[in-house]
Amino acid sequence: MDVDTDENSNAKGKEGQGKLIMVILVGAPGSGKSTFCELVMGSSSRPWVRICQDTIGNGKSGTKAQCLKSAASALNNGKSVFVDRCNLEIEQRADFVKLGGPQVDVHAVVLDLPAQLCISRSVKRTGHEGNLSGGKAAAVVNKMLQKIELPKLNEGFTRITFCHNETDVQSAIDMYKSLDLHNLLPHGCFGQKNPNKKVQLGIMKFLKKAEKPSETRSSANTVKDSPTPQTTQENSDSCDKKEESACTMSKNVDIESEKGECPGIRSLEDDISQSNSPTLAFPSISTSDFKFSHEKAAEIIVEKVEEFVDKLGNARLVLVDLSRGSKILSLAKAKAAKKNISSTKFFTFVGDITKLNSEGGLRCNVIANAANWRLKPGGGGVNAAIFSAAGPGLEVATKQQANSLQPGNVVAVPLPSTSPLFNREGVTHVIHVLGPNMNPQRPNYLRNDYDEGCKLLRNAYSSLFQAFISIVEDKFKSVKEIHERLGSVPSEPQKHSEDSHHKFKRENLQNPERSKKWKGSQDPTEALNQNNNKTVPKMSKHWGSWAQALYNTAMHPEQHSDTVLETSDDVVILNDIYPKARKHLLVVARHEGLDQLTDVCREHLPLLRTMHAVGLKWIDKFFHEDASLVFRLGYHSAPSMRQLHLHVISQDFDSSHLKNKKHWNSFNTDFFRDSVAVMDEVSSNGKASIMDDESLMSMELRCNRCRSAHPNLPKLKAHSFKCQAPFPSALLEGGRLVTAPSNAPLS
DNA sequence: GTTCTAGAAC
DNA sequence: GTTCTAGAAC
Repeated sequence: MDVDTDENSNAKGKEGQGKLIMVILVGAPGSGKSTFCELVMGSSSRPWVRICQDTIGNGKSGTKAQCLKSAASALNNGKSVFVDRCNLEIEQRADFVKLGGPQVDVHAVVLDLPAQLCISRSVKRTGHEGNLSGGKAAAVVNKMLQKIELPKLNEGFTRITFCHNETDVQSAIDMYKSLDLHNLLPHGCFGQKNPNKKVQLGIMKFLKKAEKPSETRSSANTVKDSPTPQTTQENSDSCDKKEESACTMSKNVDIESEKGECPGIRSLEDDISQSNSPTLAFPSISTSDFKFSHEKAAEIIVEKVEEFVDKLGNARLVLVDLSRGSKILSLAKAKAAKKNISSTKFFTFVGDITKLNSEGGLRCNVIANAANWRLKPGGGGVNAAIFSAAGPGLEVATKQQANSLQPGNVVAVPLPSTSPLFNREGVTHVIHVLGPNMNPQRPNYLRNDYDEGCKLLRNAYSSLFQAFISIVEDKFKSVKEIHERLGSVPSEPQKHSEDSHHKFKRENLQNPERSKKWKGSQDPTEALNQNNNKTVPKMSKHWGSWAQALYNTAMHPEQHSDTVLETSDDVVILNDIYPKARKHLLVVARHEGLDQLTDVCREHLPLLRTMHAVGLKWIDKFFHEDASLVFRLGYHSAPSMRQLHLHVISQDFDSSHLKNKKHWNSFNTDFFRDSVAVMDEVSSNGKASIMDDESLMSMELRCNRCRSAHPNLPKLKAHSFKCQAPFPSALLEGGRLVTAPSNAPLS
């Protein structure tokens, strides 16, 4: 037979009375289509048939006609069908879609995984030839992906599921696995990027149902109905185990282990479900990676809770920890009970702080993050989890508030409405907290100085709780009132997410000293300057000592004659000391206060033109040495080095200093702003647009000429060295690329 | 074992 | 920005 049939299907035969499903997989080679089918068919009670064009021809390459015939016949026999071929174009899918009808739901599952992942899998699969290079597989995958037409419902699909990463794929597999003969999936488009993330929410909600189709969640015991985060992760590949974990859920609620020890707390179960109360969920600060004494930390937590408990109104504080046997939770609980702190105001909870609502039924509008001083993602623990769950928007929003944080301080960040944490969990704010550090391996090590440590931890919790109360209070105050108190008038309609900014402004006016807590080490006045008040200087980024080299050179070129190639009143020109290509110059502006592109406004247009012209002059010089060079001039959206500088860089990227993805992507994604475009924008809008989303730096590596994707930098460089494809048309337009006069047209 | 990436420190 | 390096990926 030319099709794979799963074992269960034979036994059930045609008896299924429910509707059939035909899933048309859409994805490049290596995207995991066959694996998807195998995993679903391996443990599905619905009879499936997989129709694969690669194997249908019994050794020879199969045809679409063969696949169509087999699909029709399988459906006739009462089997649901996977169409396992690339199906990247509408035309390729159309004939299969036609097999649908009143008895057959036609679904698409789009495996839109990163090209480089598909490439590396394809290479592996054909690896026996030894020298089938990544480049060759890349060429195949890239060629196919260039033609992709993402499926739409109007092609005739009743449901489309988009998967962009392994997690999405696993979710979709679990979803299809869970289908028996009679249940079906909701119709519609799920998981598509761009339109907005609410579609994703649809998937998340459905997944919950699919896991436990027979259960309905009542608001009174939501906590008991949800699986524990731990067991969900461990058993994500098995529906049966998930059901099991759901049954053991009651252990998840920390209060459960309190039976008998703390009778007063029994009323908590009801309270937890009161989702209307503003709630701050916070991890224990400093006790994990910063190795702060649990005993002392618990003491401080409860002391600060007690101090703030009367100011909470109907709001609640929840200490969260991932592990059930958490020492800090039991310590804090015991101490709170001793002080008779109401369990409706403060309680502990075991769960993943990024999934409290979806998996624990605990709705928290504000969560605290145990941040690092750089306010950056990563590093593991709560910080990594929160940044990851919140998506790149959190980092961008955080940057708008502060660039770093001092121990004992916090910074409150409104979450963008596009963040999955906002959509799925109902979190409106993340408050970053930096606690004292007792770990010699981490920055700001306190050498066991617990006097200082306790002081900082008290500050941290005071600031945290105060920031939370400010956010809650803000909800009940009109923006207008706040502005009246500020003595300013809102210049544009206010969004909810901006509320807290204004609150902080007000707090700062009342108590400037406290602003240190909001803004880390930054000058309190900077916090005031952040928003719409254009009359005061805007907040500037903090530049590390290593980032001052260009600034120093620009201010005192005479002291750097060894590196400076040319000086004028407006600019200095120097070779980049770590050139990322054969020719790589920097044209540095000499204006004080012009740190980077975001500081540029219309008054700087003449300077920008001068910088560009000087760049062109030097390019012309280089053409006398090598007329085959091609140049691009532009600015980094968010430079690492202080002082506005224009990169003049040859497009060979042939340099031993170009070592990592960030290097490549900083010159080959939208992060790089072409000088000509910058001048146009400043001329017409008065400012240049910047693209400094972190995700640009981690984008897949693509050739700057043929746009092919490559699994890693060395492979890209090897390819780039020989790629002679013409440059993309977008670069050829508007003078973005500069070639020697004799060398045109480009090739 | 080697290659490569990515985070911490500066 | 780079260097160093742990550990992931191959």
